[in-house]
Formats: sequence, C-alpha cells, structure tokens
Amino acid sequence: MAYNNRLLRALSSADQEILRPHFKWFELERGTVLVSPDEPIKRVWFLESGLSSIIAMSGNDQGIEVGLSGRDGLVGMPLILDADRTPHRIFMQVAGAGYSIDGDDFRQIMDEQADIRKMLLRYVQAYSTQTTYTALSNAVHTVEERLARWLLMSHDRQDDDEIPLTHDFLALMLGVRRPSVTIALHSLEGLGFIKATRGLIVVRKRELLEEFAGAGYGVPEAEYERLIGPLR
Amino acid sequence: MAYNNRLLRALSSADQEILRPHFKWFELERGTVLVSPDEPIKRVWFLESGLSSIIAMSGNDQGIEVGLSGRDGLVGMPLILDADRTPHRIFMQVAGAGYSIDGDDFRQIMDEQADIRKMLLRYVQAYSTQTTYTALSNAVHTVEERLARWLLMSHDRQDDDEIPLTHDFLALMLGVRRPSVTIALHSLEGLGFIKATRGLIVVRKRELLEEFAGAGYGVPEAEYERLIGPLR
DNA sequence: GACGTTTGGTAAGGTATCGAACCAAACAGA
DNA sequence: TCTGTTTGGTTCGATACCTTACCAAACGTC
Repeated sequence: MAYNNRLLRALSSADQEILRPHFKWFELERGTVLVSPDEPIKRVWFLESGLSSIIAMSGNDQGIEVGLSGRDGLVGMPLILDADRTPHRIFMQVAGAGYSIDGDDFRQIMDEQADIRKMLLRYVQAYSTQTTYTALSNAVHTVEERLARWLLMSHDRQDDDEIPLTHDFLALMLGVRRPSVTIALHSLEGLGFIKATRGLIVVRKRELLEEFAGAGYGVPEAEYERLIGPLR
Repeated sequence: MAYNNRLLRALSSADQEILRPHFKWFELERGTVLVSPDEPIKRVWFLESGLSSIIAMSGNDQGIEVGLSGRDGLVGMPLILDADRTPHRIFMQVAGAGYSIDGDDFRQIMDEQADIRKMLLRYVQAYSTQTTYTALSNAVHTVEERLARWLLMSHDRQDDDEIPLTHDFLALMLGVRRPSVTIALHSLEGLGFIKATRGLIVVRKRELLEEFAGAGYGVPEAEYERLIGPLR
C-alpha cells in the first residue's frame, strides 16, 4: 500500500519497511495542537491528508504563520535536529489523518539509518527555504500577492481544489486585518483565479494565480522537487 | 588555542581535534561572495570574526536578508542537510576571518562523527528559529523595531560595539527605502540607544535597545543558548 | 586645494494597510 | 419559525511607508 505522504514515498521501500512497524494511524480535527511552545515533543507525525500550520508567537499570545506542512513533510522537525522542543506552536489548520511514530523510536532511527536521516535532512533544507521566502514575502509583497502565495502553497498540499478556511483565519495566518483579506480575496475572485464562498475557497485558475504571485511562489517548491520529489 | 567561533567552542576538544587538521585559515573582505544561488557549495566556513548575510533573491536581482551568521555558526549549511546548493546568496557584510574546510571532507565527517553532526544539527535548529522570527518581524513590526532587532543581532556576533555599515546597505538588508533607515536611525539615536556617524553605528545602550525591539528580539537567541551555548 | 564620489538629510505627494466600528447575510439549534 | 452565532462586507480617519527627487556634508584623490 503506497503512502500519500510525499516524503514517505520518496524513501526506498526497504526504508519504508523500517518505519512501518512503528507507525500508528491517527486522525486529527481542525484546531488540534500537535506541538506546544517549549514543551517536549513526544511524537512525529507524517500527514497523509490535512494541513498543519507552524506559528511563531509574538508576545501577547498573538502569532503569525511561518510555515505550512502537510502530505509533503512531517511535523516534529526538532527531533531530526537533535532538539526536543521549539518555541513555535503547531496545529491542524485543515483536519487530516496520517501516521505517527514515537519520538524515542524516531530518534533511534535517525541515529542508525543514514539513508532515512538524509532524506529527512533534505526535507529540512526544503522546508527552511519555504520559511525564508515567507520572510521575503512578508517584507516586500502586498497582501494580495501574499494571499495568492498562501493559497498556492495550501493547494499544493491538498488532494482537491477546495481550501476550507474563513477570512478571519487567513488574516491570522498572514498577520493582517480581516478586512484586508476580504478585499484581497475579492480582488483574486474578480480576476477569476478563485471562487470564494462562506468558509471555503476554491482554486479555479492555478496557472494565473502562480503568475500573479510572482517571485513569492516557486523557488521553495522547485527546491522541494529537486531534493525530495514531486510535490503535487 | 581556543576558537572564537562559538559553535566550534561548543564541541568537545576531541571533536575539535577531528576538525582541526582539515582547517585552512582565511581572510575575507567585505562584499566577498561565499555562496552563489544554485551553484555547488565547495567549502564550509567557520567565521572567527566578521559577519555574513544570507539573502533570498526576489526576481530582478533584488534581494532581502533572511539570515545573519558570524562567529555563532557556519556558512554552508546545505552541506549539513545533504544538499549541495541553495537558492540563496551569502556574502560578507562585515570583513572577517576564520577557518574553512573542504566540502567533501566535511560531508564525510557529517556521516561518520555523530557528535559533531548533532551539534551542527542543533545549530540548524537555532538558525532556523532566527529565520522564522525574521518572517514574523517583517510581517508585524515597524522599520524602527526591525532595525533595532537587526542591530542587536549584529552586535551579538561582534567583539566590539561598532557596526560598520551605511544606510544604503541597511536599507537593502531590511528591504526598505534608504530614507526610512535614516529616519529610524535618528529615532534610535534620539533615544540615546546608539550613536551613528558616517558609515558606522555604535551601540551605546544595549539593554534599552532590547527593550525597544520587544518581541522581535530574544526568542532565537534563547534557543541558541539552550542548544549550543553562550552567544556573546 | 579643487575635484568627483560616496554617504546622509529632507521634502511633497501618493498608496497600502491599519484600527475600530457597524451592519448584513448565512447558518445552526430549538 | 424564531433566535443567537458565526462569517463576510463596508466604511471612516489615521499612519507607516513608498516613489521620486534634490541637496548637503564628508571623504578620497590628484
């Protein structure tokens, strides 16, 4: 049975068999917190569906999204990097399911299985590129462009064209006001790139959306495909 | 002879001895390009002094700084992560010197020396946190706050209180106009935190600068000290 | 000491986004 | 069918920052 998770798929079948006995199936609702700031991480999750958000906290329990992870990767990256915690919060943004493995078992595999380790390290490199382009985008792009980028990244990690999110939520992700999201969504909808209904955004013209996002989108995705394999 | 590089210092003396025979001393002028986008990385540099900037490119050879590295870390992180290149540009922002090691030798040590590998992986985690807070800062903080943060990060990695940079350069780093930097510097100088002369910024009241920078500064630095050791 | 070059200072008008607030539509439960 | 709650739409004035441009001071060089 093939995995939907692209990172697991990229492993040799021998390496997949090393991990398989450790895996437990899980299903997670939207909003479930996978990793809390500065608390030990006990498990590592490989999502088969759904989306998780990595949030950097800013003072008064406000935060902003600095990373996105779904079937392309894993949740619990610090355990690859010989750390046991992170100052970030990670939670399910779109409900999903997948396989998880105990943290200590995972650490042992990282120590002993060089091939698996290297594949996951390449994912760290790809993910890290994603974060740097978020930093770039936050500094120099308009809300519209950042929204376009975000929708594309989200779309890359979903099996269909529907992204079930409210304006309020998107505002939190992008670190802007809710009305700014409303206006930006109208703009993208006016251009025919997407269709937005209550709590749901449907991607209609992916190619045009990519063009619109410009320099914000593409580089991290190319890096992923170079290092791991096909993303979509 | 003790290293000034904090990452090398954090290694056991046995591990330091493993690296030492591979090291070549180097000195680099301001502006020297260490890593070019999408070109194979041939060496890894451990700075003893000076500062390097990691730049994410945005279309028409414009870029913005997404990371800073000096005596706290190394240049050539992709080689830790089983990658041989990166889409970023890395260059010397403040002239400096240090030790470098051949890329293939470095890769071999990564494979064979688990203790060294783990230390460097923890640096990846710390550096990664720095980048996420750059993303946060770019999204929600004012130019003044971002400038304060940048000066602090730069100061952390220098032996004295002098940061030799022009407004023009800082504007490039922060992704803002040059006049915005001038105004922000005046503001910080008016508050007595710094003293700016032609091409040089002197940090005067570090504690107040930290207070001013607020949520933008502190988390990545704490993460570094937790994972590696003292930064300053 | 005269020159060009680099660096810093400043201004006028424009735009993106913010903060706060209010209202309307859609939906869920009784 | 009524009611409360969630979500989306819109407005007002404020503000941080931009674009463009020009000028002044400091410095290096001949």
